[in-house]
Amino acid sequence: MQEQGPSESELLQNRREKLHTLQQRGIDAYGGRFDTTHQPGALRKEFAPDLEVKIGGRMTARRVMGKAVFFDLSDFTGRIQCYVNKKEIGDEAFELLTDLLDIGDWVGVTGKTFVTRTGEDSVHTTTITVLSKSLRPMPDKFHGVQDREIKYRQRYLDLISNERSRDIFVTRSLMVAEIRRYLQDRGFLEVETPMMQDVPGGAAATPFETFFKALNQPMYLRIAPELFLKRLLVGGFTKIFELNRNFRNEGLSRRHNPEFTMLEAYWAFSDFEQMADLVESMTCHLAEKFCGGLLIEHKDDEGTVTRTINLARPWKRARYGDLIQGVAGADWFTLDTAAKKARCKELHVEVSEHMEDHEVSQQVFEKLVEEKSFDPVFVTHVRKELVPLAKQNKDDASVVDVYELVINGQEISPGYSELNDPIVQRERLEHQAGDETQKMDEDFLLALEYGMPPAGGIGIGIDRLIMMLTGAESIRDVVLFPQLKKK
RNA sequence: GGGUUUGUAGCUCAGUGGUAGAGCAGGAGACUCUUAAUAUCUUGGUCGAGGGUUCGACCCCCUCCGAACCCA
Repeated sequence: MQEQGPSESELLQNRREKLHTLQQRGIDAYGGRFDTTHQPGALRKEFAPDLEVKIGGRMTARRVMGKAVFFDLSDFTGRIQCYVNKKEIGDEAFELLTDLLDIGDWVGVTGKTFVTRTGEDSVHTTTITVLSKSLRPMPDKFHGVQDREIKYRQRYLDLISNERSRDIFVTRSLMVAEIRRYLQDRGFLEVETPMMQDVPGGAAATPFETFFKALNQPMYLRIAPELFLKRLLVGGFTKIFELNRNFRNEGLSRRHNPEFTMLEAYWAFSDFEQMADLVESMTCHLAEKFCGGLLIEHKDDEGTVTRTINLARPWKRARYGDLIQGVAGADWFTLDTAAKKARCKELHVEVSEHMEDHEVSQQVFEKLVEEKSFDPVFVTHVRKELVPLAKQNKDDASVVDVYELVINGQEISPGYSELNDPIVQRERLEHQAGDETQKMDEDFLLALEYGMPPAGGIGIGIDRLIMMLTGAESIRDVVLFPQLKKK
């Protein structure tokens, strides 16, 4: 990461020499507290002329024109232009700006707001304070960092130079805050449960293993908080949520990061249908508040709309079996496994020989339904073997009372009528299907025996939700520091 | 794990089997309303790493290290 060709050290040397000159003149190049009145972008939003202001930011552009200089100060809120006139500010400060500061340095200014002749809201600068000298050259001022590897490994350079990236992460933060507020306003209590667990339960996934020396025992990073949140239902915490990281020791892809953010919420005396309503209304609330409405446009780099997601309510609800029959034929479920696999070949769905019957159906679902569903659809009546922690349907014992919400071609949220019968729960965990095996957590089953109220529960994959709402193509574009292989 | 693409100046990108190019950034000096400021001059490279083929390799071949996309 630190290859220094001769030319780079020349660039570095330049900046170090300027730093040296600053220090010789008794100027602190790494200043301290600087009480600002505004943030750069915020000042621009609430701009009024003739305000005395004090702002700090990174100098991201400088246009020197003889005895006048324009420069931009930026931070995550945006940028504001500053104007300096040599006669007004004095030779020393002018020279500081033109000869000793570089693009990339953190700078504080005081001055009075005004509008330039060309109509740009600006700060007529009267003093300049060095806040931090940057010793490295900035990325291309126009294109920003394009190299994916640099964007992810040195995210700060991406954030400095790409407004689009900055916007996504600001929006993500605001959305997460809004989700918390939305749930709190409806009586949900935010809780924190263990991320280090001795039985990694609540989902079917490979955990990360670690070791706790003091207790001389292995521990696992959680793959889901579910079983602890249910213990809290037993404890009388009847409306709760947790919004934090889960860890799954599986592959990296455009839609998978080993640590990802999950919202789980539980609502006693509710059911999966009411939880579906909650997710639907909350998602629409976010879209209306941050995306300008319920039509979400995804664009490519040229700004051409590549996909439009329509979140208009009510969202479609459809049975798992019906959706599969819709793409694979009405007779699909009358076929034996071999015939199903033959049908898959016709449909250009790849299946492997060792797949069990329900896995073949699931494959058809993923390839022909899930990946092609962009507008929201709640998939209901899912086979019970796939979902051991949900209540069985009263009319059809082979399915469970759950939804799987698909938007943007991805599963974004499951919701259950939570299974609260301790005896049935034990049986269901003992008779799980195929790979979807969850660990038996005796302590959880013990808690259930004390009585868990009937409840609706949801999970929402926050990263995928943010992708859907911001139009990000990859999970790496909504996770600040995605996992990459060590270089 | 497999396939495809990819790695060239600090950044954004060209490039040809015959000793490496542009724009921006950087340096010099000019310029008092610019905004991808402008115009002039200019520094800067182990072409991801290591092997091989060749009189000669950034280019062709092999191995390795990253990254992106697709598949498992």
